[in-house]
Amino acid sequence: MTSLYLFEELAPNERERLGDQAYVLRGFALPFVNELLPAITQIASLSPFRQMQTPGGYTMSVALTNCGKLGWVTDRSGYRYSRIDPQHSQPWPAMPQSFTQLARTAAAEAGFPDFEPDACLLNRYLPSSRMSLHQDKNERDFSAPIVSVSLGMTATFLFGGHQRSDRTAKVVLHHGDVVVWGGLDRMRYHGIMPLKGLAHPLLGEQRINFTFRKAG
DNA sequence: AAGTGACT
DNA sequence: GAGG
Repeated sequence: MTSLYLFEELAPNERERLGDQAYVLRGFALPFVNELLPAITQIASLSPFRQMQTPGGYTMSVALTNCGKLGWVTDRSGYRYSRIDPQHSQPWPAMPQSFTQLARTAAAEAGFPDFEPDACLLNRYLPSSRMSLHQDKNERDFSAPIVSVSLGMTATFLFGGHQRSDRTAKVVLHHGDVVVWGGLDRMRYHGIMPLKGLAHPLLGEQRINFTFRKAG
């Protein structure tokens, strides 16, 4: 007999609260996956995933690219948004309609109607790739939320407070999960533990994350 | 430190 | 040695 627990675990679009204005939308991106995957390939063909340098001179373990009007970049001189991909001095690929649609509906579902992202950072994690605790604070205004989409391998997301030293909650994110945080929770520290575990049936030994922002 | 390694 |  099917347990209630199992049913709840598999229920689509379950909303899990992480804070006053922060949610995990379980499986919210699943209906979009068939459009998202070819779009990722297209974006990467124009602006390939690459590992960037931090201001401290280290190479990030995560490889990134961007789509949309603005792209997040980092090098020895700092973090910033740029209209131009520094790798070939051309604009970033346009944001596909399926991306915008996913971001807007997820934001609305979490209580942020009329989200208009102008930037989408795509991060590619391979086994052992991590993202240490940080705040998203290079955007021009912080009134818009952050929408973060997980595809591929399962990862452990860390969601902290407004000081780096605040204790963090560990949230396991699966293929198709979407995290949205804004308002009071907009500046919370967050990160990803080193990637480990089983390969994903569709994407193999990697996790792709999109993060939508209103940057400009 | 959008890193690491040291440390618990 | 694993883990936060």
